[in-house]
Amino acid sequence: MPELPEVEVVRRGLDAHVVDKTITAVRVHHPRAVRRHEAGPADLTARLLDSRIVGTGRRGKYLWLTLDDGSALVVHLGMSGQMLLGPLPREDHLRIAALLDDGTALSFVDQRTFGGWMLADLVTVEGTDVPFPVAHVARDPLDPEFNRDGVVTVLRRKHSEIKRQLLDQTVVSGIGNIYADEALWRARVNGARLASSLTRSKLAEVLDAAAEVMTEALGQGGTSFDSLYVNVNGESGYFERSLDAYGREGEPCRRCGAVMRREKFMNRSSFYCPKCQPRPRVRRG
DNA sequence: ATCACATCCTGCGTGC
DNA sequence: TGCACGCAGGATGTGA
Repeated sequence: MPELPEVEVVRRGLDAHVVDKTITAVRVHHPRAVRRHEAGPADLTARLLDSRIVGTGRRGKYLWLTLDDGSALVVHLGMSGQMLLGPLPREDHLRIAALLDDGTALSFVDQRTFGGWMLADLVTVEGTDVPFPVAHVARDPLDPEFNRDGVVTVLRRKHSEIKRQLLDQTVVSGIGNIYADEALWRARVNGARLASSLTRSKLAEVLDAAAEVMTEALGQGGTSFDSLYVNVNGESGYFERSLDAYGREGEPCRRCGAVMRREKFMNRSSFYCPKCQPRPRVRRG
């Protein structure tokens, strides 16, 4: 499931291979993959044709290719999206294909079709240029201008559980269900705690832990749990072996040995150590 | 305004 | 054997 580290791995791969290439043909194979491009598939293909890719960018789980006309091709991988470079893949789930002037194909393959491509103009938000559809997304913990203490202030102000806020991309971006559980485990905080009940230093610890675990994952090429996530070179990540919380129900906590639990939260699974990360006494106090 | 939840989608694993 | 169902979850739209 691509979260920030996986998306960054894809961006780096694209940056190394597609910058200065020109798009010579585009075909949309599934309209759902371009549903966020409101002008429609024909507009997207027409505008991409003969565009030169001049750079890449990312914020949170969004990545984009900047084009020579000043616009950006925004990509969200959703749950299962892949950006593949090479020969045109013979794939049931090929959604969009672009040919580049060096003869390679840049393909978007996405089994569950939660992801997609769209074209958008850049806008300046707090001194940084991002595509319009990304303007509402907060800076991520690996952004050099990430303001950790500012995020702590936002977290404490809201009447909402800490995990819910970690997953809110308008508060802090790039964190999904897996890295949220990992960060909370490292900081010894139960995700059901109201953020307003935690000290500023504890919240800072949670955010630092999120940055750490994502940096480590990035160093190892991103996390992958099945064959759905493959990086730009078609290589799976392997960080899953390093996970301390996610997916470890019934296994001993690597810190204290207590049996790890799994609980439903926000219609998702949350994994935590009942001893290191005790549940709040009063729920939704 | 703020918060919470259903919804989208497909493949896989499980149980009857 | 085959079918039905639950589960995975990022982002968004809607309802409270």
